[in-house]
Amino acid sequence: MSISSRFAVAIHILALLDINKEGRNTSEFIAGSVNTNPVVIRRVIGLLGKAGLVHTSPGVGGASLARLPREINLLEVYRAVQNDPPGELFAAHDKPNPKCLVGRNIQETLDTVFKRAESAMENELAKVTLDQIVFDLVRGDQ
Amino acid sequence: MSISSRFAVAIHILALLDINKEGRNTSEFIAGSVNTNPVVIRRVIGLLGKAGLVHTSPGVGGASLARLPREINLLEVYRAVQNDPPGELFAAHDKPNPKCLVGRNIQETLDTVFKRAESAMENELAKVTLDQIVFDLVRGDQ
DNA sequence: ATCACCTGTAACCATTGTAGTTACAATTGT
DNA sequence: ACAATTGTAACTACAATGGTTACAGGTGAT
Ligand code: FES
Ligand code: FES
Repeated sequence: MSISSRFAVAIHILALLDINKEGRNTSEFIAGSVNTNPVVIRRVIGLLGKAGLVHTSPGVGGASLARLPREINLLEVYRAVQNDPPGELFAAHDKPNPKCLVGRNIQETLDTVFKRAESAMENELAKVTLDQIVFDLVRGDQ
Repeated sequence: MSISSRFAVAIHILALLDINKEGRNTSEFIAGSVNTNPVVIRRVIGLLGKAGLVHTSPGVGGASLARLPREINLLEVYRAVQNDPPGELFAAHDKPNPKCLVGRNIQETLDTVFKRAESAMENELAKVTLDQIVFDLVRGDQ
């Protein structure tokens, strides 16, 4: 299955926080932009907050970036909103038969390959920073 | 969420077909090795068959590789058993608000980044062939 | 021809992750 | 006090997954 759209939504939110940094970005306002429910936004922002990427103001309302856009890369965002722990992009089939030559060794063999593939993907995400996203976004609008 | 364990199972099956190429590899025999239900195996083998990676013998029973292990790489296996079409590893959030600067352009911007990350992962899979897997498997058993 | 064995596939189930929604306590500025 | 907003719990609907039973149809052996 696909990687959760929380990731896309998270990037959307962060980009919006940067672009609209003058305004007050309440979950309802953001929800209007993303076109979803405010609670969905608050959930994602909660994850981003735990990861130290955004600050929120309970009571007063609104969220803001906790770092410069240049210092936030997509791998951090990915990790923040991803439920599965790192190294488990590919599911292993559990309890292979230890009496079987393949079963005894497949896990370790696959682990190496899977980790390599996963890292390759993550490295690409790590290369991209939020300010590049925003730049691309604004440029695309002209 | 993780990528389906069908991928891991498929690799397991293919490795077994190569290693046990003398014997008759029925779905029941393979299921014993993988430690799952024969129907699960037949389902995966069905997908591998459609992709031209294995041959099966209805009636008589058993499956075998349709190509040399050296000529099967893991990307082909991945594609064979993956339900989601290529280019959709990352889910986009649909219907972003076109009245919003971010919403208008986020899809295209993300698409570029996501495709790059997905390709990086797939390139790693493409580098690995079945005979490398089998080699690693057998070596690990000693 | 019958028989045992196997594949291919449909049908069903339980489990899980996801996204949307309602509801509400707690927080904060006015 | 009051209005607005966050953080969270609870519930729903939905889709993918993996396991399971069942069975029609193919194939070789006797
Ligand atoms: S245990 Fe996975 S194939 Fe033998
Ligand atoms: S943030 Fe996704 S549409 Fe404005």
